[in-house]
Amino acid sequence: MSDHEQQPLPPTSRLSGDALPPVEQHAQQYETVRNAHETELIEDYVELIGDLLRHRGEARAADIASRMAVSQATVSKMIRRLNELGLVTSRPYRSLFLTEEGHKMAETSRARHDIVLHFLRALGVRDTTARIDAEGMEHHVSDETLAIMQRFTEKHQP
Amino acid sequence: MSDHEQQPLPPTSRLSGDALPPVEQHAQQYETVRNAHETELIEDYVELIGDLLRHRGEARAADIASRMAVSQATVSKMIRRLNELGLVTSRPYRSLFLTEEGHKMAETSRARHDIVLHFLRALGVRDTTARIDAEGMEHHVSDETLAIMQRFTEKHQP
DNA sequence: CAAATAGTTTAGCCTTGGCTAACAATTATT
DNA sequence: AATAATTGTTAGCCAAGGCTAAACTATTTG
Repeated sequence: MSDHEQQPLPPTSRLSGDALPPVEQHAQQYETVRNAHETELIEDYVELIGDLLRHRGEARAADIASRMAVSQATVSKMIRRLNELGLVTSRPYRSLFLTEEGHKMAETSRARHDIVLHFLRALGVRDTTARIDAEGMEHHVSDETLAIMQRFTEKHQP
Repeated sequence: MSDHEQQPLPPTSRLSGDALPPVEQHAQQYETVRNAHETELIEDYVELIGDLLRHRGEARAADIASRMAVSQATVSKMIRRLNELGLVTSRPYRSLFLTEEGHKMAETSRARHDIVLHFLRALGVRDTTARIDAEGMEHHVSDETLAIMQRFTEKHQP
């Protein structure tokens, strides 16, 4: 027998930290994180490809490899996946391009990324740190929080 | 040839979003995220075990499984890893306990988690959302940002 | 106390996302 | 044009973190 939510918490439980959330809610937190992890890498690739296309006019596998600090083989394998998912089109030794759907994903991802990054800067975080944190955080920020971050940034940085 | 940082950006690059960071910095962002992912799950387990011990007095594999929404087999395997890492002690069919080191990790993790959670609430995020976002974000927030979040929370919520 | 229920472990499978090494194709240089 | 350098692909390896099914242990209950 375990995890009887109905029994009152022992007195020690208020010494520090919040109470444990009910099991279902707690479980949902972890599930949300696991789901985010599944899409995270895909979104990172697509977002980076979008950025490269926008800033450089082309997105080569080699650029992705060096910017992600990952081997070319890894990138090659990943591109095959992105292809199968219908997010990019690729011809060997040519620049990658995003499909309609890939483009949409890149835009959404970049928008989210920008909001988090600008929010952190508005909060007072140094640029380099803000960039690192934003990269990690962006996939875990809900729309609700995102909206609040955006409002905050607008108010605190004219 | 690709990724010549020295050539001036084409005019289109200022249409939206920030400029691309230099390759080394960009690479470091992704590396930091990858490293975070490696420790993330470990920390989540250890933190949860700490919470269960604190709030319930014991931490059983079954509780962890239901709170993480994961099979008992997965938990069992993970506990073996935590054991090898010297973070928990376990005897079959008995509650888990944290080692000295595990306890330290749990505390650090919980502290970070709390700061992020309270910060989000102070920002105006609803409790349920804040909990979900905090769970995902906590492993990607640098000490610098954490400190800023804490100051913010103190100021905005006495 | 025997049987049922709950908790735990083990074995074996799968997918992801890394890697290196070897090879192929393209592009650049001499 | 030949060679060198860069870029890309493929094959095959590994660890992590899920899963189910089956077996075993402990606890609760009839």
